Amino acid sequence: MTPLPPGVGAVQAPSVPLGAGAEERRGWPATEREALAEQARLRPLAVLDAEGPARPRTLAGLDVAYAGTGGPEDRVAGAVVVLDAATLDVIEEATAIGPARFPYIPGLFAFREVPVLLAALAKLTAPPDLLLCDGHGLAHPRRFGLACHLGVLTGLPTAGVAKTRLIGTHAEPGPERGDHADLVDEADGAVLGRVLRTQRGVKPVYLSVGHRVGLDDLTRHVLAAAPRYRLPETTRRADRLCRDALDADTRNADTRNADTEARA
DNA sequence: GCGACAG
DNA sequence: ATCTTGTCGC
Repeated sequence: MTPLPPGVGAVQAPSVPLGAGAEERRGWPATEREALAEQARLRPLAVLDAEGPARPRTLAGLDVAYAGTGGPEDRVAGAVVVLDAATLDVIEEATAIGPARFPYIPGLFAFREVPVLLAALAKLTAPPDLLLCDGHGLAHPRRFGLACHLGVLTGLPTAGVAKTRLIGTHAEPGPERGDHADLVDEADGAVLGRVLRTQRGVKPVYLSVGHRVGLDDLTRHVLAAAPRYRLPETTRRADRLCRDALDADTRNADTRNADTEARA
């Protein structure tokens, strides 16, 4: 099974203690309908009405890079970078590589990225105070995006920081850094998240709650983590790291093939 | 039926 | 996400 990281699993009990075992017995979802069923099973376990964390000591950025073009057999590299929330200095990094276990389907994004991200998280020596995922949390067709999924499986506070919209409508945020607008579900008027301008004159980013976090606190932390660029340092560092990990893995594979070729 | 559609 | 050259701007 996928052992949760020393800190990630031990310090904070996962919200779904039997989940890992169940998945092991039943296998990772292989079809869209199975994935939808799994989402429905985990959805009620997400804590969406929390506040905080008020003063996280660390912020973690998570991201993945792919080798293929979206198929179920692509190689996937995941990375997690833990930063000091106050200085944004890197405290710890971890990566993991594996085959994609699911095709890319909008709304079922987590089934493609979660395995490798959990593997990377398991390598950390301590649980981060807040996980910032590349994608959405609540701002999802069934209110259970990647951030929610990762939050439920790890028990850690999580949130989504996406570069583009998946669902919801919103007014154009003001032009200044910090200006924001609600991301709303037209159907019922529910606030799904927040569209935040992190720098003057750049496209806004989409924030949404994942698990055990508040939107106001999240907004503060993301703004603090993005002192210079559009994307927070958590996302930028993780993006760089997983890409490097994928490239390194590709070079190793090429080298092995070349050796085999030479020996033949 | 016609778009929209995280990464 | 990934495939890709040059190009406009600080």
